[in-house]
Amino acid sequence: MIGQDPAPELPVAAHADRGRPALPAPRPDRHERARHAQAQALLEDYTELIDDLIAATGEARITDIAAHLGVTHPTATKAVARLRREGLAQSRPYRGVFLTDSGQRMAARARARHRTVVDVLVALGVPVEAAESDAEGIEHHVSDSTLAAFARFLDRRG
Amino acid sequence: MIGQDPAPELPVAAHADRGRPALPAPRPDRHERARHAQAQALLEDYTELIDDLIAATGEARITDIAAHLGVTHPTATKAVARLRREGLAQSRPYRGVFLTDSGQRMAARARARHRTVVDVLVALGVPVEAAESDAEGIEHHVSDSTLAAFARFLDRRG
DNA sequence: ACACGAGTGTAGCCAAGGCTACATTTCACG
DNA sequence: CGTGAAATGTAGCCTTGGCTACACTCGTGT
Repeated sequence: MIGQDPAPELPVAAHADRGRPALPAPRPDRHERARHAQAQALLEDYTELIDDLIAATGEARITDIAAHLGVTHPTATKAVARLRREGLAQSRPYRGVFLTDSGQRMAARARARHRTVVDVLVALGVPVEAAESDAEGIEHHVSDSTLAAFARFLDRRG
Repeated sequence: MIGQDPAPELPVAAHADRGRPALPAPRPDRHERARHAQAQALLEDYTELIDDLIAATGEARITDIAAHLGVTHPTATKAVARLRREGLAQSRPYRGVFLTDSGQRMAARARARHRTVVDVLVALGVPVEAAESDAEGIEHHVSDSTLAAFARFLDRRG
């Protein structure tokens, strides 16, 4: 600490030279949250996709997973290994991938979030194709608070 | 190519068992775009912050950069090395970091995008703190098309 | 019934982006 | 004007998530 600052919540550069814009206080937590969300993103993408594949075709095969996500099959295999480690999926060699209860819950949440984000973007006038594409990245950074606001907004609009 | 498919744009599982939901066609490009955006995110975060620091205090020091982004200083040093490699920043040992023209353009675009995203979120009813926090992750996945729609929406609202 | 092609697994490489530990340089202050 | 604390640089490690190359299984079709 640096003595008794009379207004400790002031921006860091409140005393900066006149004419210079004030620098916002450091908010490292915001970036840390974003990094954490990004680390979760892969899990959400895979669980959601696996759930879709099982619903549509009865099984989730490594090759199909890889094709949908635009990665090679060893990458998909490695990711499934991580899903297993985290208790989200089960699999036996050459027998496809299945979700645990926990994995299915994650998939359901991810899908709901995705749909809401797409709907909001479209409601704001974003072309559908761009909305779907951007949502793929955006959805992982939408907090519960923001998601709730989105839902209220869509509701309000009918 | 695989022969003359009479309806090549049909969803992959259009012939799936009745009662099963149709699986959307694979869209690997969407995920590839999201991954690419994520790879750009670090550059945007750093250029924007460095620009802010220089505007507010006249210089961008490694320690301040690290503090604002919530990383240790060697991590910030390594990132600045990457900025230099990509022609976005210049720096000399112990002398702070500065942006090239290219870096300043990236910073300007990043800041504008950030502001627009926050404004839209707030307009939709997201609490300011959550809006700022989520925007940190969302902004990197907002395409030009979506950004334009956001701007029109804000404009329309006055 | 088996051979071969498609699907899957495995090994090992790479780059990115975190970290800790330690070395070096600056510069403000006594 | 010298020195010690703070700032910066550097080395080296770890994990993640890509990739290619190669080995193995499965099951389909003749």
